[in-house]
Amino acid sequence: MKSKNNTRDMILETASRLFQRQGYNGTGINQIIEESGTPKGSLYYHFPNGKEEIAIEAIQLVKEKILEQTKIDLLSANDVTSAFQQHINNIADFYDTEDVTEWLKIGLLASETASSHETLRLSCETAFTEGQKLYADILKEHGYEKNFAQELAVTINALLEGATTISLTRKSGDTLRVIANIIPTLLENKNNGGK
Amino acid sequence: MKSKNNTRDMILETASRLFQRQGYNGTGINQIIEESGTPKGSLYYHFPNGKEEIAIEAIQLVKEKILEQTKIDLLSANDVTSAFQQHINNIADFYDTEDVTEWLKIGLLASETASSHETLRLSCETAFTEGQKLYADILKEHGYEKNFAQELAVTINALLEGATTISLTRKSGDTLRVIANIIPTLLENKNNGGK
DNA sequence: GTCTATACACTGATAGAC
DNA sequence: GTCTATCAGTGTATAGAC
Repeated sequence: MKSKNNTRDMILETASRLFQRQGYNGTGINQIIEESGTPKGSLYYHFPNGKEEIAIEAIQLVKEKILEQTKIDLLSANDVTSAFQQHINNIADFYDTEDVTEWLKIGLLASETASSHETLRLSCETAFTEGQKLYADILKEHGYEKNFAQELAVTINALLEGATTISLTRKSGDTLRVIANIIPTLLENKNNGGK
Repeated sequence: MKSKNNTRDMILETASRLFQRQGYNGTGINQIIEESGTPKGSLYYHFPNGKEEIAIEAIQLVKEKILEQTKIDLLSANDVTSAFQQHINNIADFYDTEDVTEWLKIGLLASETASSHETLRLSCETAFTEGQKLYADILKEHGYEKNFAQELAVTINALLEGATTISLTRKSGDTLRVIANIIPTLLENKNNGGK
């Protein structure tokens, strides 16, 4: 749709990166300006509602990137279990490096803004919901019972969110690799045995 | 040790609450002062290193509260599975209310400071490690194979961290309740079947 | 659409009286 | 140990020239 809007894209790209690494409150407009090379006037021309508006679009951008990569990792697989394991191990690799910029989650923004910026909270909630739906659909396609697939999707979503947080804290993807190792236990049966 | 240090305790208590709800960058010294009723001079007398020092102690305080409650919920149980379920459901209840102050996780502080405040990052890492160790010990006591118990502990830790984040975002403990429901699947066997 | 200068509230922190 | 006044710096945002 938007043909070429280089300045706007540059701002969003820079902002996404900074928000993910430093959070919403830890990232200033001035820093976004400096690192993107955009003058302040241009920023407020493209985003009249300032920081909050930038954050909303940044969340959407990150969400779409994550969903896209998840689809690539999971949709073509014929063995879901090892596909999920591979997916998680792929993410783990990003967390071994000092500066995690390639793959992040929206949990930080979500936690920061949940009680103060309702619109941002809603953006994050939508992102979680869409990720969850993608997982559930894939599991159902592979024969998991509908309700159990739903529960597993919620679980995997939470597992990834938590394990990325801990991997970030430890500066190592090992926590994620343990999670990958547990996946078979979780996906062993296609229903929850009437529980 | 410290007999009565009411001012100091008041600052820490207020700071813990604010840090958990608004994060490190979202909480200002001035707000801590206002809400605790402590003058700025006193704060810097008790915490010469300012905000960072307060945060380190606040993390320790929160960690100890969480560990204590976890022990109460899990140690006396003879059925680990339902004890974990009950534990998680207890936490879930806190997340149904608008203002979550009673039970929080340290993931927010951890994510915010991982790349900028090394000492805070280390405090959070320790907190994660201790929680994990507690889970592992309990599982081993109940007959789970050592390595598998370790993996399950990491998993449950990540699950709780992620599910609390999502519950906070959704302003509902339901995500945590789904996790509680999945626990039996996770704890069904006491080893990982040679995987 | 781009850019600079500036407004002005608020930040963490300190000095020094009490 | 407690409190107030104040600092220098940074925060978001705006006005208005180009």
